[in-house]
Amino acid sequence: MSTRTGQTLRAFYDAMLSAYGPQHWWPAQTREEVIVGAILTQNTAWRNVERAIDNLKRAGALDWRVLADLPTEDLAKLIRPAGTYQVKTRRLKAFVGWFWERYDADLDRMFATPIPTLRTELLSVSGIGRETADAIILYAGNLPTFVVDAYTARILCRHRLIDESADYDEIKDLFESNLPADAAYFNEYHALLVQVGKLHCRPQARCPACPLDPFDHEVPTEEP
DNA sequence: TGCCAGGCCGGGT
DNA sequence: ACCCGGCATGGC
Repeated sequence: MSTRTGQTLRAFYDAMLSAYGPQHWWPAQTREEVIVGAILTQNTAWRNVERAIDNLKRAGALDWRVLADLPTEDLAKLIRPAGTYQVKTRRLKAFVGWFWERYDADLDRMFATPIPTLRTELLSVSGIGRETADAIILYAGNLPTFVVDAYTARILCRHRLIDESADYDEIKDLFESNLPADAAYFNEYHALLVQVGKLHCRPQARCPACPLDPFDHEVPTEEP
């Protein structure tokens, strides 16, 4: 745990936290909302997910029973602003069906499952890939699994902590093998990476050479 | 206007 | 084991 990599990763965290402060993730009120949001945000700007979530809330559909019984067309209409809505309707239905079948739609029971087992189970649901599974486990279950996303890969790559060919599980393992398994820490870490990524690591914003201290190029601004 | 967003799946090599 | 097209709305 006191590897050189671990020190570097902790230094990244400290720098990001000082610069941007706590991100208060996941932006949701309930675990149901986190799970639904995790599916809706796949390859989608969060702003659009908010509209969809808002529609679901006002329809009283953020409820596993309601969601299970809701006709596909109705669900599709509600989540349309989130984009790829037909696909996501199928994915939400797939999750809800599985959740009732496997856990009787009981969140406490689901999150009592050991992390590696739960992750494998979630990955078996069509439409739930690695990032979505990890986001559900970390942000809805408050259990220590590290969430990797496109920003994470880009940022680490630009700072030469990983090779550009590194895949999801390698990157995940880099964090989990070099940091203590702490849900609150993993939570904040991923949220900060997304914040930094949005500001400085978009695909087009070519970052010339940032090998050394990554986070000294822009500064902290108050978040609203 | 075109590119991108807190991915994932299925089919083709 | 990789690689790729499709999915689709809304913002900059």
